[in-house]
Amino acid sequence: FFYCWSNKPVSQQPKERGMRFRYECEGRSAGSILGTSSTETNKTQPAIEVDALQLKGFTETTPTPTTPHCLVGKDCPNNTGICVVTLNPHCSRRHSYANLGIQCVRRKELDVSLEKRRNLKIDPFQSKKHPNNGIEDMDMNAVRLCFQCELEWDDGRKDSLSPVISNPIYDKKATTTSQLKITCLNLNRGSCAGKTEIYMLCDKVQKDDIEIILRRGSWKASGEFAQTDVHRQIAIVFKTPPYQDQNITEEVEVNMSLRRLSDQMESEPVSFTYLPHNPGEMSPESAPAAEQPFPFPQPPTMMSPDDRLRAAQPGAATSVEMCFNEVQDSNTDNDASAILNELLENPALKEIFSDPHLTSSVLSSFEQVPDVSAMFGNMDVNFNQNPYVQDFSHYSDWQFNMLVNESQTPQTNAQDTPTDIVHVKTEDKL
DNA sequence: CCCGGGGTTAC
DNA sequence: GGTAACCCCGG
Repeated sequence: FFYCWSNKPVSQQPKERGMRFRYECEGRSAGSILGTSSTETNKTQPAIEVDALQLKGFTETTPTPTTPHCLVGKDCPNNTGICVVTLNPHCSRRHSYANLGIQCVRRKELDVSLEKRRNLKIDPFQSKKHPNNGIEDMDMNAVRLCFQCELEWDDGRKDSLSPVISNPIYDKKATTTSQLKITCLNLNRGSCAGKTEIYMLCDKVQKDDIEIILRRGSWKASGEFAQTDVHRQIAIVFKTPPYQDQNITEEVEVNMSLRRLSDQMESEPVSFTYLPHNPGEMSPESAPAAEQPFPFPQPPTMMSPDDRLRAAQPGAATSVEMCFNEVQDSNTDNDASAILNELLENPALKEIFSDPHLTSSVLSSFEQVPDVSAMFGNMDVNFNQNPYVQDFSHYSDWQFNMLVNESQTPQTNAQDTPTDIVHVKTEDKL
């Protein structure tokens, strides 16, 4: 066996959404990538840790093609597009990246940028590049951070650690991946018979990639609308589905959210109330309009901020652990894991490896996320039947992350501290 | 002046 | 009609 130091899985993942990529021409700093656990009051940054004892060759990082975009900000030398820091492991083996921004390049500068980055040797996976369907359809709206670390020992010897790739970061301005948000409904109550026409204002959506979901408990139904009912990407006119129970005697509150088909991403829910049939009411078929029509000056029907607050569900996301790098071969996973686990538990070995005299520099750059453009047609087939194929380029990011989650090994988390917990979205029905 | 974020223009 | 690229308001 051959042991070496290794990058740990990304110690704090970058926040997936909420950051806007900036063009160079915007002439300004490009903002700051936050960590997943960042909050309004307590900002955190993406971080990497060089710490765990691992078996070299045990795992392999999933190759991803490089991106033309650049990292700018603290510790990013001009025109390099990468961030370089030097750590003294005696002080800290963990590094948080503050003030890192993403500066995007224009499509027509894509080639030039890639070439430039090749010359800077920031394509750690060059040897096993994705069979990318050409750079024409390269997804410019998502990147991953790539951490590369080089250890420098006292005697001058150097070791390169396997690159580690973060979760994707999505450009906030891109409609294909942005956070979904329901801004306002003209009505938030309607008959349990359904067919209530509702005007929803929302952040930009794609008309062919959006649905409206109503839920309560295990009940779920979709709002009815056609693509033509999506107005200029920011409003949807739809009809409510009937509630599961047509015999309710009291009002029933359900959650309504937007869901993107391509990545299953959902908005925060807002509440909608189903009303029981009035005694003596006409049949729902013949009386779909117990509700008011839509004359615009009609403030009371808009949702109040209170309603929105109540509708928001802070518990919707859960914490899970994940290590992102490594793991391609499901067969050797468990064996190797067991061995590694043993090693990690062995105090003597720990001692040996816990205090090397070395400095290490961590170099961070971007990798492009696997190609998301080609995913729909065949995703079910490929994804379900063969989760361990080597070519990840056909997977969307959420599929890709699921893959990694599925095949990750628990023991790499053995020594994790709470700071290693990353938040990822959980989907009810994947 | 910085920066988040909306708006506008060009394709 | 929709995105890419750029512009600029206002806190």
